Amino acid sequence: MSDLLERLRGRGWRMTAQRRVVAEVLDGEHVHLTADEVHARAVDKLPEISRATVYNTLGELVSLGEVLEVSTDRRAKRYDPNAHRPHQHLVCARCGAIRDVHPTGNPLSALPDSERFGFTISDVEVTYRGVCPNCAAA
Amino acid sequence: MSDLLERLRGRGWRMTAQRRVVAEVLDGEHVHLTADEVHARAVDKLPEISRATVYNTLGELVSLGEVLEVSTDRRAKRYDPNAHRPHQHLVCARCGAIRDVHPTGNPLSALPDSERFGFTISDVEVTYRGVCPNCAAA
DNA sequence: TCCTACGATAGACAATGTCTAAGTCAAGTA
DNA sequence: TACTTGACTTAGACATTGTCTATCGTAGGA
Ligand SMILES: [Mn+2]
Ligand SMILES: [Mn+2]
Ligand SMILES: [Zn+2]
Ligand SMILES: [Zn+2]
Repeated sequence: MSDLLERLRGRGWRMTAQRRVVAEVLDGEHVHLTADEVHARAVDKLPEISRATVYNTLGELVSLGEVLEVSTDRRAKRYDPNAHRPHQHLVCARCGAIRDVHPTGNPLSALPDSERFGFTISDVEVTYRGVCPNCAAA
Repeated sequence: MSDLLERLRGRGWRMTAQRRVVAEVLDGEHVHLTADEVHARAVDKLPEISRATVYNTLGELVSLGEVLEVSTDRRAKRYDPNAHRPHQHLVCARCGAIRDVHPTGNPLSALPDSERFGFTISDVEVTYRGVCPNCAAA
């Protein structure tokens, strides 16, 4: 993620303090923050950053393929900087914890032609739901 | 779906015109309506029915396991009366059309123990995305 | 027929996200 | 370095979807 800023500059991005801070917040493993969580952490580093800018920047990062949108529930979208290694998500139904997981095989191959109804399929999203060890213990 | 009302009466439901109308609207194949779409169709049959009642009734039907909630996009939830035959969804990225599909095998078996991180997994949701034949032709 | 608890209603409220108009500034140019 | 300009940021209005509350109505039993 640290070379992200370089890549963005190469794509003609004007480099601002706001964009730098949003990129910093999204750095790390298993990060799946909502826009408002990103905003809250960004404010710690740059108090005057606005909500609109966080939304705008996240949207641009998604368009550029640097960040993925994840919708594991009907609440806020989450933003996933792990855009380069394909994966699926495992979600705790009690506490909402999210883990990246890597199923075997290609989930697309489970859908036979007779079940494709002439669609040209380009993507599959899989969400596993259950109870995490923490919540099971409590 | 026509014996739904009988089942509900058996569960102690007070039978009202509003509940009957909501159940009627949800009858059919490949029905994936939003709450407001259900409301609009219900109003055709019972003009004074309120939005709150439609939301309440849909929520109850979901609790009873008679209807499933489907979230194929970040817009409104959709309500699926096909709750008795397990299936997944195939969604057109252009027009939003939704088809029920039946993948082969159990999607859970694609997730090895080493990728379960101690979770007790109870459910998997799979959404296939692509372009439907109509949109591809246009 | 009467009672009453359960259901229906209107509208306020909440959460999330989008849009607009006006002000600010990054970065290219001289 | 100073100037210029269009891209960027901002505050807040607005939109959509859904929930909650207080009040009214009625299904169904006594
Ligand atoms: Mn992830
Ligand atoms: Mn369905
Ligand atoms: Zn948990
Ligand atoms: Zn289509």
